[in-house]
Amino acid sequence: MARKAKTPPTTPGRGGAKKLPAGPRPRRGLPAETRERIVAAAAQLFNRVGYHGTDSNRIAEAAGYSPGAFYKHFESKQQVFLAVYEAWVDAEWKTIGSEIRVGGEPEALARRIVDLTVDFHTRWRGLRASLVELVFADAEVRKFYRAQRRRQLDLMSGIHQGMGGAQHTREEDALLLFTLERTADAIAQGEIRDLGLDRSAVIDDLVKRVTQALA
Amino acid sequence: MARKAKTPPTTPGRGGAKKLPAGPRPRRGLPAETRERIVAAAAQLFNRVGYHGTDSNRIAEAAGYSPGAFYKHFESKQQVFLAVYEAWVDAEWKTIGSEIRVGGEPEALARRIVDLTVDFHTRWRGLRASLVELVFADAEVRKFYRAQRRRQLDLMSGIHQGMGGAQHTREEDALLLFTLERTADAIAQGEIRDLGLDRSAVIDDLVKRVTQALA
Amino acid sequence: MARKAKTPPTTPGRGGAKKLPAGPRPRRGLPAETRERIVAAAAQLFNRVGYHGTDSNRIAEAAGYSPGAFYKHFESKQQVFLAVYEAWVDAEWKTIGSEIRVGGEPEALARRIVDLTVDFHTRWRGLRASLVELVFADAEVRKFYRAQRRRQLDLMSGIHQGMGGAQHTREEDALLLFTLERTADAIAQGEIRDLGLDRSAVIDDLVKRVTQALA
Amino acid sequence: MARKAKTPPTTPGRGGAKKLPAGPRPRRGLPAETRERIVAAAAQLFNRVGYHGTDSNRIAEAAGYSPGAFYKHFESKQQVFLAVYEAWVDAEWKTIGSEIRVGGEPEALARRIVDLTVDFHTRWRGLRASLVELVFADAEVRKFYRAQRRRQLDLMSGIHQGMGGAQHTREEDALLLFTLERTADAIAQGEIRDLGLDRSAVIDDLVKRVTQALA
DNA sequence: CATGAATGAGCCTTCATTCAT
DNA sequence: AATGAATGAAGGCTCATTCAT
Repeated sequence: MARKAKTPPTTPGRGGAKKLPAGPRPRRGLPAETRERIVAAAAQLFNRVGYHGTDSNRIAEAAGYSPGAFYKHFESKQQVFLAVYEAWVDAEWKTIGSEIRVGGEPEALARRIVDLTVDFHTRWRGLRASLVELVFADAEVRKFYRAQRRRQLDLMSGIHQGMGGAQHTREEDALLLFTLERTADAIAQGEIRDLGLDRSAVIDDLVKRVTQALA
Repeated sequence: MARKAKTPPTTPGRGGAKKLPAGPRPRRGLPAETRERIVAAAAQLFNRVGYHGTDSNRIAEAAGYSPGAFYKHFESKQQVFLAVYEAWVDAEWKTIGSEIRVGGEPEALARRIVDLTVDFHTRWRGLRASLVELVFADAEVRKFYRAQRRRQLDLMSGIHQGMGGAQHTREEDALLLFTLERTADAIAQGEIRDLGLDRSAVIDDLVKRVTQALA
Repeated sequence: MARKAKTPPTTPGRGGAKKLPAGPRPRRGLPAETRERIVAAAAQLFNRVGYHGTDSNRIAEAAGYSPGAFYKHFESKQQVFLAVYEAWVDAEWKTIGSEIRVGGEPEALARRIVDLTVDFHTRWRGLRASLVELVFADAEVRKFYRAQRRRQLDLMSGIHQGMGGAQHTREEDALLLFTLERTADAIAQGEIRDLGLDRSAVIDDLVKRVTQALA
Repeated sequence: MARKAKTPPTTPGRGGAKKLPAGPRPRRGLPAETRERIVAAAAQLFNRVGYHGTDSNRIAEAAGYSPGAFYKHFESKQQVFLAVYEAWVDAEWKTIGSEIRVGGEPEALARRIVDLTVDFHTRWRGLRASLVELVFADAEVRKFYRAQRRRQLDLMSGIHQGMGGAQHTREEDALLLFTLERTADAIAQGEIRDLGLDRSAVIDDLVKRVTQALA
C-alpha cells in the first residue's frame, strides 16, 4: 500500500492557517462551544481569503479541530457560510438596533448609524465580497439573504413609525439601504481611498441622507 | 457540483454584447476573431454560472476551440475575466456616453440613463456578481476595476461641466454612482422583486436622484 | 491511529501497486488505448482487492496515468467497473461461444465448457466476488447485469435449438446456469479445496449435468 | 453517495431473526441484551444497504446506543458482521433441522426445505450479497464461512444416513447445496422475476432435485 | 494557429475507531 | 456500562494549466 509519508502525529495546529487564540481546547468540549469556534474560524478565513479561497479542512484546523469535527457540526462549507453570515447580521442589528433605541438628535443618530455601518462593513469586508457571488450562484444562500433583507426593511419601517418622521415608502427605504450599504462597502474595500476621494466628505454625505430619512 | 450536460461544441458565443456570425468557424481563423469568440463564450458562461462556476475548458468548448487554444489567447482564466469585464465597461460607456451627448430634458435624459444602466446590469448580472469577490480577492482585478472607476468618475465630472448644472463634488458623484449601480444590481438580481417592492417606483426614485444631479 | 480492520490484502501478495508492463506510455496516446489500459489496470485491482478495496487514483496510477486521466475516460469508479465487467462477459462468451460452434460429442463439449467456465471464474474471481454486492447495492450495475443474464439465457436457448436435444424450459436452463456458475465460483474461490472435496469429482458431476442438458 | 435522512434514534432493531421488545431500553442493560440489540440493528442495516453501505455509528444509533457502546461490545464492524452471519446460520439450521426431523414424504419434505431456504435467503438477501465479497476480501470472514459450510455438509451426510436413501457423495451434496443456495439467492434478489422466469416453475425444479437427493 | 490528452495539486467529504468523561 | 465529541487517514472527483503533436 503506497501510503504516503505520515505527517508527524501533531495534534495541535500545524503551520499555515493561523490559529485563533484558542489554546489546546478540551478534548471533549460542549458542542455549542465547538460550533462557535468553528464559526469564528470560518468567519476569519472567509473574511481574509474569501469563500472560494477557504477550504473546510483549513477552517477546522484553524478552529483547532480535525476535518471530521467540522462535518459533525455543519453539513457543508455552504452551511458554515450561512452560520457566519447569520452571526454577522445578528451582531450588526443588535448594535444598530440598540443605537437607534438610544435615540438622540437625528443628525447625531444618523452619524452613529453610518459610523457603525462602515465599521461593520470594514470588519467583514471579505465576507461581504463573497456574499454577492454566493447570493447569485447559490439558491439557498440567496433565500437566506433575501429573508434577512426583508427583516431589515421591516425594521426600517418600524423606525419611521417610532420617530413619526415624514412619510417614506418601502422603496425609498430600500434605496437608502442600498446607498448606505454600497458606500460602506466602498469605504471598507478601500475603493474611496483608491479613487482619491475624501472619506469624511463621503461619510458626511451619507449622514445627510440618513438624517433626511430619519427626519 | 452537479454535472451539467455538455453544451454542443457548436453554438458560437453570443455574449451580452456582440454577436458573431454562427456556423462552423475556420480551423485557422484570425487571432482577433478567435479571441473575440472566446471572450463572448466566457461572458455568457460567467454570466450564467458565475466565475467560479465556469471552467476554462468549458469556455473553450463553448467558443468552439480546444483548451489549448484558450491558453494561447489568454494567460489564465482571470485574464479572460478581465477581457470580458473590459468589453462590458466599453459597451456600457459607449452607450451611455452617446446617450448623454444626445442630451434633452434633464428628466428624460436621467430616465434614459437609468434604463440603460438597469439594462446593462441585467444583461451582465452574473459577471457583476463575480466581480465583487474578484476585486476583493485578486489584486490584478482590483487594479483594473479601480482604473475603470476613476474614468467613470471623470466622465461624470465632464458631464457636469458640459451641462453647467449645480456644483457637485466628486464625492457626491461617487455616492450617486453607488446608488445607481447598487440599485440596478438589485433589480437585475431579482432582489427588488423578491422583496415585494415596486420596480417602477424604485426606478422613479432613481430617476429623481439622477435628475437632481444633472440639474 | 492504529486502524485495525482491513485484514491484509488476503490473496496474492502485492508490491506497491504493480504496473502493467506498459513502460513510459506516450504522453499523448490514442484515447482508446488509454481507456483500455485503465480498464486493464482496474480489472487487475478489482480482481485482487475487490471493488471496495480499490480506489480510482490507484487505478489510474497502476495504468500509468494521473487521477485526472481516469476521469477523462470514465465518469466514476462504478463506470469502470461496468466496463471491466463487460470486457469479462465479452471474453467469456466469445470463448465459450466458439467452443460450442466447434461442437463434438456432447460429453466432450460439456467438459470443455465446464473447464472454460471454471477457468474464467478462477481468473476473475475477485471481480465476481464484488459483482454480487454491487448488483445488490447499485441499481445501474444491477440493470447491466440483468441484461447480460438475459442474453446468456437466450444463447442457451439457441444452443438447444441448434443441437435438437430434448425439450428444455428456460427455467431449467437458468437452474443449470446457476449451478454451473456457483460451482465454478466455489472452485475458483478455493471453497471446494477448503471443504476437503475432490475437485475432479465435482467437475465430473458438473460435466454430467451439462451433458444431460446438451443431449 | 447520497446522504440519507437520519433514522430517528429510537426504533429498536427488528432484524431478520429475532424481535426485541420495543420501547425505551434501560440506560444500563445486560451486556447480552445490548449485544443482541446491536446485532439486530446491524442485521437490518446490512440487509437493507449492504455491508459497505452501512456505517458503524448508524448501527449503534439504530440499536439505540452510542458509537462507544458499539465498540465496547464488538471489536470492529467486521465482527458484528460475523455475529450477524452466525445468527442467521443458526436460525436457518435450527429451522431446517427441525423440519427434517419432522420428516414426511420425500417430496413434501423437499418442498418445505426449498420454501424455507428461499424464505431465509429472501429475508437475508442483503447480508448474503455482502457475504460473497467479504469472504473473498477478508480472511477472517472466509475462515468463519468455511467452517459453517463444513458443518452444513456434515448435516447433509447425516440426513442421508438417517433416511437410508441412495448413496450420495459429498461432492454431489455440495453441488446440490450450491444449486439450492444460488437459486434461492436469484429468487431473493429478484433475478428470476427480472429475467421473466416463472418462479413456481423454478421452485418446482428445485424441489425435484432435492427430492431426488432425499430418495 | 490549433489540438486535446494528460497532469496533479488539492478540495470536499466520509467513517471506522478512540477516549475522556 | 455508556456516552458522544473528536479523530484523521483516505477516497472520489475537479479543473486550471501544459505540452507533444
